[in-house]
Formats: sequence, structure tokens, C-alpha cells
Amino acid sequence: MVSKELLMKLFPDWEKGLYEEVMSHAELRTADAGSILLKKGQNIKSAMLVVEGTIKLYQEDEEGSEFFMYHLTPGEACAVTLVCNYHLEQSQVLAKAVTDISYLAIPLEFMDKWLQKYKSWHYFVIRTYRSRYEELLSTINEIAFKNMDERLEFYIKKQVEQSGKTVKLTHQEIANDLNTSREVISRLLKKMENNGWIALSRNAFDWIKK
Amino acid sequence: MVSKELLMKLFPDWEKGLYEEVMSHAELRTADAGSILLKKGQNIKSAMLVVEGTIKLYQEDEEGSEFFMYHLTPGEACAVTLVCNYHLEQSQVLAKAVTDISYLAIPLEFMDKWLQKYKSWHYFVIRTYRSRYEELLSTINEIAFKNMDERLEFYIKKQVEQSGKTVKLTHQEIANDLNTSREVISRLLKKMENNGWIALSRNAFDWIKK
DNA sequence: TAGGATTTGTGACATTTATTACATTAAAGA
DNA sequence: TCTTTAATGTAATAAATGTCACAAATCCTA
Repeated sequence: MVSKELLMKLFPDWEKGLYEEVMSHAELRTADAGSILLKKGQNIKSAMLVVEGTIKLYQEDEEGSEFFMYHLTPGEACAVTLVCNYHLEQSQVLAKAVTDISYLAIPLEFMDKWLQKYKSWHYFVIRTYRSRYEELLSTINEIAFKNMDERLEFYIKKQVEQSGKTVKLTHQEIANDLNTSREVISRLLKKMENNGWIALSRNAFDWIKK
Repeated sequence: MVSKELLMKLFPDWEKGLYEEVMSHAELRTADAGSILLKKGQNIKSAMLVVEGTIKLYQEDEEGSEFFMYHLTPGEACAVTLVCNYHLEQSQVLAKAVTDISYLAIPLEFMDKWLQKYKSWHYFVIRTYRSRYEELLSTINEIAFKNMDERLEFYIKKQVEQSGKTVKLTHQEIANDLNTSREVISRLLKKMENNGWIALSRNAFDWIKK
């Protein structure tokens, strides 16, 4: 069970009744770092609101390559799971826990009920979609117009925003997220190091620019 | 003025009162094929609902290159203009009329009012965001994972869906939409012609595959 | 119908990214 | 400490795309 205090902190704009409903109908689940929360093509069984930790959202292609799109952090919801009212909908994205996480899983039947009943829920859904739409726009901006060096810089900055100066990722992991090869990332990171932007070490590096 | 009949046909799920409000507060505007309806960075002054014709939505970069994302057709709304309630928001996208068009322009102050007042409007906004989010996902899928030949095929199919077998675009225009160069498109189209997928002519070609 | 403008075709070459191959280094266990 | 494994460095080469240069075809208009 989640406490009302925590809910109010995470979702400050909700109506009173909505807190109660969430407390009685949502299940608080946990997942380990690295675990997959949602796969492309999988039936969506519940809505997902992040309570603790960070989730990464990916686009997945037919061969199983993954392309990183954006992070979800506490107080945010996975947009695709919020509007699955009537039919059995399949996920179009892949969601992975970056850290150990906890999240609220809400059975889908409440999605439509709450839209009917709570204005604050309605606004929450709209805000969620809007902000994810904007994340996708900026992702498109990167891949449509920029070369890999700039995309890598943008990517690193997003990681730094999430988890601080020290980025704990291997070159291979970064390459997977950007859908390129490890060698390309190694070379570009080396170049960044030579430029004094980062300090490389094994399994991680520090962003020291500026 | 738009007729209620037309509105009911375009937006079948709205409440009665909403039709009346739209009729009294929305302005029916027209624009010529090729005209720009919204620029990146421009302040959004009104919401935009398509009545007639087709609009293309683009992502625009700093240097003014344009990258095509999706079409808007009658009965659809420009998502980014729907949730601009409070502050002066700037457009993150570029919208261009493909054909001569007519659209409803609704002053922004109604956006929040209608969200409060009409459930059907609320659903309309959510559906709009959801479907645009999905369009962006599929756009990302293309540019993140596919080479230009496949992207061009996907692009042509979208045009064919919109306006039939005959695609009236120059190679240069297609190249702009895909953010590549005219030569690349000319070469790939030539290859498609050799494969019997299209029949090339000046300023246009026909999709004849299958 | 001649001339100019636009569109398309195409080769040569540059740049970016991907692939292959292997060496080196650091960490993790035994 | 020695061994094994994972991570990183780096060169050589291939493939995809971008750029430049110019020819040819088509259309428009005087």
C-alpha cells in the first residue's frame, strides 16, 4: 500500500477521491534494475505510474533492436498504458527498469471510469500525453537532423540529468540505446575525452564539461 | 460559419452543446495549398481543426530544414494547439497546407473552458494526442532502424494513402521531407522503377506495385 | 518555336557510419 | 596470484549517404 502522503507528493494535482481510489485499487509493485516491464506487442494489463526509480522507454524493431526514447521518473506515468480502456491493446514500446523501482499498477477498467469521474485524472492523462509527445519530438529532432557525435552528446546529457555526472553505462549499452555499434561509441567517447568533456573509466565515465 | 451537419459528420462523438459552442466561437478559415499555417517558435493563437483538405506536419531544425512527420485530414486536430491553456506557448512544429484547405480556428481561451465543460471534448483531446503520439512512434521506428530505401517506400505509401496512386511531388520535395538530398531520391526512385514498383514521370509518379 | 527555367539522370568523389578483426586492459573469481 | 571474462582501443575496410558537377529532358513563355 502507498501512503496518501506519498501520493500527494508525487501527484499533487489530484482530487481527494482519486487518492482514495488509487490507494484502494492500485497495487504497489517493485521490479529489479534491468528488468523488462513492458514488451512491444505484449498485451497491456494495467496502467503504470512510477513511484520510485527510473524507467527507460524504448522503441523496438522487428529484429529486437532497441532505441532509447525517454526516461520516466517518480510522479510520471507510462502514457501508452493510460488509454487502453475498451479493447485489448498491445504495447508499442518497450519499458525497462534502469534502477530498482516501485510503481503503481492500476487495473485497466479504472482508466475509463476515472476519466469519467475525476477531472484531475483527465488533466493528468492529457499532461502525460503532451509531455511524452514533446519528448518524441525532440528525439525525432536528434535522429532526423544530427550526426552521431551530437546525438551522443544529447544522450549523455539526458543521462546526466537523470543520474548525475557519473554515467554508469558501458559503451555497448550506449551503442544499443542509440542503435549504432560499440566501436562508434568508443571512438566518439575517446574524442570527447581528448576534448576534455569527459573522464573515461571502466563501465562508466564522468561528464566534466563546463 | 460551419453547419452543424458538417460538424456532426467530422466530429461524430461530440456533445450537443459543444457543436453549438464551436459554431458560435470558431472561425472557419481557408488557406491555399502550400501555405504555412504554423511555424516553429511562433506563438500559438488558436486551436486548429481540419475541415477540408490535407495538412502536413513537420519537425523543423535550427537551420530551417524540414522533416515530415504526419498528415492531418478532415476531422483531425493539430495536437500541439489543443493544450495551450494558460501561457503563451510556442509551436514546436511546422504545419503546411498540402492542398487548399479550410479549418476551424478556435481562440485558446476556450480550450480550458471546454475541457472543464465537455467530456466529449476531453476525449477528443486525449484521442488526438494519443494518435499523434503513435504517429511519432512509427516515424521514429523508420528513422532509427531503416535505411533510406525503406524509408522512401514507407513515405510513398503514406502519400498514396492520402492522395491516391499518383504522387505529385518532385524529387526535391521528397528529399526535403526526408531530410536527404535530391540525388539520393532520384537514384532510389529509378531503382524502384526498374523493380516495377513505380512509373516515373515529370513532377509525379505512379505507385503500381501490387 | 526558340530560349530559359525547372526537373531529372548520372558519374565521381567525400564523409559518415558499420563491420571485421584483433590487441590491450581492467575486473572478478578461483 | 593466475586465469578467465568483459570491456575498451584501434586499424582496415565496406557500405550508405551526401556533395559536386554537369548533361539531358521537359515544360513554360515570350
